Amino acid sequence: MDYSDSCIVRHFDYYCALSPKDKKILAALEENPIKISRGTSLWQEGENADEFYTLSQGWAYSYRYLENGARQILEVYLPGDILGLQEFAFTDRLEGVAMIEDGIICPFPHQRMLELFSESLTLTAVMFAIASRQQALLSERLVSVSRRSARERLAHFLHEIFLRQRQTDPKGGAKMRLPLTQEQLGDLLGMTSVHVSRTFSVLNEAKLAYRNRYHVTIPDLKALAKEGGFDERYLNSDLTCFLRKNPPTPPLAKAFDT
Amino acid sequence: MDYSDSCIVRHFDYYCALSPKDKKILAALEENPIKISRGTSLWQEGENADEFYTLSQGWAYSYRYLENGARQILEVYLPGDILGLQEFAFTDRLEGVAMIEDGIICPFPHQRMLELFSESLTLTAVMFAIASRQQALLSERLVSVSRRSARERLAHFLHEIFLRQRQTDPKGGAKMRLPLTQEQLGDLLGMTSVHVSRTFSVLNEAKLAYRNRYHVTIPDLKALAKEGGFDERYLNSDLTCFLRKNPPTPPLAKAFDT
DNA sequence: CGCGACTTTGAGTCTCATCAAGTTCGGTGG
DNA sequence: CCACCGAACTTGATGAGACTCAAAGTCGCG
Repeated sequence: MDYSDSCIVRHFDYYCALSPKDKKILAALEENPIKISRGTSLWQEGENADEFYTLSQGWAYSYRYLENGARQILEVYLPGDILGLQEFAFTDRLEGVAMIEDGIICPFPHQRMLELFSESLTLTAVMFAIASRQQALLSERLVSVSRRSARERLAHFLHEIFLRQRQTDPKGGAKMRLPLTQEQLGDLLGMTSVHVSRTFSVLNEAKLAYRNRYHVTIPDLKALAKEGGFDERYLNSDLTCFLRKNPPTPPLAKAFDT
Repeated sequence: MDYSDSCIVRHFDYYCALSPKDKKILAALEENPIKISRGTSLWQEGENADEFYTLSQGWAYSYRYLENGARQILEVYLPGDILGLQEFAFTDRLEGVAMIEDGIICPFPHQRMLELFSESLTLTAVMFAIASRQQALLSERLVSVSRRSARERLAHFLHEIFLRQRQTDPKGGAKMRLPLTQEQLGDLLGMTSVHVSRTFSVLNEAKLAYRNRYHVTIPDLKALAKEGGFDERYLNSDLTCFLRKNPPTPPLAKAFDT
């Protein structure tokens, strides 16, 4: 049993070699899958926080509403991510979380995280690494929103999401799925949906990205990176300094091993 | 030996009751204090990351520079904080860190963190909680920079830093120290130093905050909170759901105990 | 076929950036 | 003790990028 059908096991395994025992512990987090449909919120700001969720299928996002009704989307989550980690140290939710599309989530209680800490040093370190990576994503978003123009911001985000999708699901091609509305993109990147539309037009004219419905084609990734001032280092987390990592095993190499 | 002179022990003890053993482990992180003067950078973006530092004295900040020369300050650190946590999962520094004023820092190697994980479940949870709180600070900053006006942003930050100082050093008074230049404030809040100056004038006229050199007087905290849309929940991390917390022990009560 | 969600386009406005000149104040050396 | 220097701050004029409001266009889906 290799649990490679489990999204979260694949995700964690990316950080370092997991023992069968570790994989079993992880897979156990996904014991209670729940179907959930697009637009549904898992929880809202202010509710009691006592569970985490693994995200098995579908995209989700976390958000905050302000007094004036404005919304800020804080993070976009892809399958394999853990939802609710940000509230580890809080009794109440600081942020709401909602589904971008239909998906499957698996709840597990906060307490379970402590059990995990006591059962496996490796998983503890990986969990910490995942939190650290999430913070890196957030920092980069802050830099974008604070210091980059609308064009740069959008270009930068498209690049980020392109790489993140490739990391968990490495199929090639210049075309990617992007199931966010322009309103959601605006709330994520700190601009209005109207300006998102205009900015896509500009990127389109500059031949940097073509959006069509919920798909984006990126003809020249290098050019897009330049436009957005993109430096991928913040996506390449790595625990090799602490723990032994999986040797890179392309599908073919694996065949030779056995 | 209660280690209460150690800033980091006080800081961690805030989260939950630490055993003497835990305190000893923590205090050991501060074995190698180093004096460091204002303006000095501990490290720069891109350098190899193999150490954390505890900040014993003085304020510090982390920052990123962009291609165009702009700087974004990501976080301000106060005594008791841990520097470099954000790079737990990375081999290289993603951000630079520099001292705002003269201070004392204590380096310890990354590997030490893993030892800590295996030595104490409580400290593991607290370390995770601290990372979680840092992310909460960052999220709130993102919301500010993205969705609040310059006035609101500055008011919000003044309130935040006021409370953070009170949490580790609970002396009363409407006056607080704020050893940041307006240029640094601008780089933190995503505006120009010129606009910081104008915004202080506005807050001044509105009788919300008076800045004088490196001190700020806040005559009416409630009014400032309203101006900045401030909700302090994101500062009140809490591990009681997992771990037993210190019962509140005002100095007098302590005397009765013994 | 037509409804609703999403997107595009246009015109006018506002917040904040930029550039530039001047002011304050603490520290330093004569 | 005073003059001066530089860092930090203030103030003014002008302009750009993004917002707001409004209306029209596109497309999937019932």
